[in-house]
Amino acid sequence: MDRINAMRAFVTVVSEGAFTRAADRLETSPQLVSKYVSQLEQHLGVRLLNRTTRKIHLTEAGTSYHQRAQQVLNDIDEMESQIGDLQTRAQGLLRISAPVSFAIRHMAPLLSEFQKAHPGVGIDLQLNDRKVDVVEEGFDVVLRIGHLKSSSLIAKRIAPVRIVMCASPAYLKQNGTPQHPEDLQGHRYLRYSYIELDSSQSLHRWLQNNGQNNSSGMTSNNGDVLVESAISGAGIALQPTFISGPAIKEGKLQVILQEYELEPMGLYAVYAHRQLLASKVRSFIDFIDGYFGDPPYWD
Amino acid sequence: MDRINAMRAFVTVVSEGAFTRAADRLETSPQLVSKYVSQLEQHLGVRLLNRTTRKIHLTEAGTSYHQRAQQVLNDIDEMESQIGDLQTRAQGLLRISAPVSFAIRHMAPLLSEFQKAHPGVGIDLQLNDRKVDVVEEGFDVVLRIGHLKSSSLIAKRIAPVRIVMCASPAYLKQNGTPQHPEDLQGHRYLRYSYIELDSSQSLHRWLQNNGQNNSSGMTSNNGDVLVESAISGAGIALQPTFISGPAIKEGKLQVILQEYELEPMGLYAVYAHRQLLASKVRSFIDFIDGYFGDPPYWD
DNA sequence: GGACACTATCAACAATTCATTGATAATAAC
DNA sequence: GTTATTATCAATGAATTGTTGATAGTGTCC
Repeated sequence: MDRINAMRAFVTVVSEGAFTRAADRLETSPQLVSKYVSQLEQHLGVRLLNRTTRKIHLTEAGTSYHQRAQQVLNDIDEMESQIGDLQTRAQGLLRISAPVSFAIRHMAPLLSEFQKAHPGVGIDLQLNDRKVDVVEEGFDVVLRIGHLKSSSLIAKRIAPVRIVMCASPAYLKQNGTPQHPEDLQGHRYLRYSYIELDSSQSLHRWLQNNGQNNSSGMTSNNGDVLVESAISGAGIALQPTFISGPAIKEGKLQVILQEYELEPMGLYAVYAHRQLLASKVRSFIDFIDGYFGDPPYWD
Repeated sequence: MDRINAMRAFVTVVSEGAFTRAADRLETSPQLVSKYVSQLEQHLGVRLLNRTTRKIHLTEAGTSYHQRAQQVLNDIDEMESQIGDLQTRAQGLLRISAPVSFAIRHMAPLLSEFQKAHPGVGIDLQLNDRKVDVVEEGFDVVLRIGHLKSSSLIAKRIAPVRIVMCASPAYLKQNGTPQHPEDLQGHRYLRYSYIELDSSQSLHRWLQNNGQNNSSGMTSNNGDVLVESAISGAGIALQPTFISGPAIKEGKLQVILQEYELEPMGLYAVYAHRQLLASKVRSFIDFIDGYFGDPPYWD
């Protein structure tokens, strides 16, 4: 027996004063209402209503139960409609994790526009380059760069991420422009600590051999620093175009070994479930998807 | 789906932090708990928990729902246990209707003893000789004298009620003692307005003919008055022995036409239902049943 | 006062839902 | 890399649900 329905039936019978009218209002048959009330009485072990075929009268137990049951039903209704509101109008706090360099350069206008479109949504943006656990750390969405291995999570590809090698024209003039990965030998490499590379690619093979023990170059876990260093002639950086793009456009950096370019990675929005998504999350996913254009505006 | 069970499952999962432990505590299978929570989510249209195989995390909607759901469950539990108490310990207000003359003479000690045995029960005793509607007027028990025709109500026979004709020895000396119903002709009849008589009886036939238009005697709707009148020699009264008994024992009244005595009626306790009786009612019925003895102490 | 309409409930059936079992994918610990 | 644990899925038989038609009680209207 669904006690909530039974309670609702009982309360309706009391307020309507008759089983038939209660059944009308609940859009069921009088038989069912009668059965519900009987079952409720059986469950409680007390008669709630004294009834003839014409009149209904509450017993003492019924009176006491009625009040409280009505309160409980109100609470439930309110509770559910509140959940419903939370669902239809996007609202609440949206907790996002994003890669540091990407967020610094490209998240601010997006979030500002998103909040203009969804005033009820507050945003908590956490910048992080390490691997973040969506559920464990309570994020609604995690933006991540790389090739995603399958898991129980949903990963929606938001934008392609091209990783290019580049250096300042001055540096290349002084040290020569590599035409082949093997020419990289002896160059100063500006290494990014967290980069995930697909080992099937030739560019990677060199990096594995020479990049790892990068005695002559520098290493950082922040791409901006590396790109800025490259711009000032510190060496060769392997960084995504969403960082190096403007500098390349302005001629401050020059792309090298373009024909050996790494297979494009992606910017992914990772979230927990496809179904029953809170609408703040769904709205955000919809919003960010396509926001950067294809190809993205930084390329 | 029983939403209450589903809510309980959800709340337990949250408080236990795992489906398996929740299942243990609820004494069901983890599968069922999982299903309940899923159904609840489906019903609400929101994800309540983000879950991997290892960790559980509340969503925002889940957090909001959890609090309120717990409150609702507490309310329900409290409500039901209160009803249960009301049921096991007899308590509450017991509303009784009883015939005027009977109640005046015989109810006081009974009620006093009953309340001593059941301190939690308050009593509202309404004296009334008209036909009272148990459910309509909200009585728990109606004591009624007569032959009960079947209805949806339960009528438990509490004691036999003998109706006897009697008059004072002085009256009989002066007017003669009737030996046969036909001898009643010409006597002064002290008529009771509400008496219900079975028309198959010879005594009744006379009353129908002679009693109805009772020009020479008197009529009252109160048996005590009639009996007192009979004692003081006003005529012949047809009244139950629970009124006339003591006067008869003391010789103030003399029974006549004993061989034509009306078939004994009964004192009935009428109540609405046999099952799911509030225990204050059941206790009272049990208490009054047998209280007057068989034959009753007034005979 | 008797036919009538209305009401609550009962009984029985078909459709649905339920709880259980075993299997599976994902994850953490060893 | 293997094992153990966890949540969920899938399939099955069992229990429950809501429906239908029937029945008894109860006012009402001529």
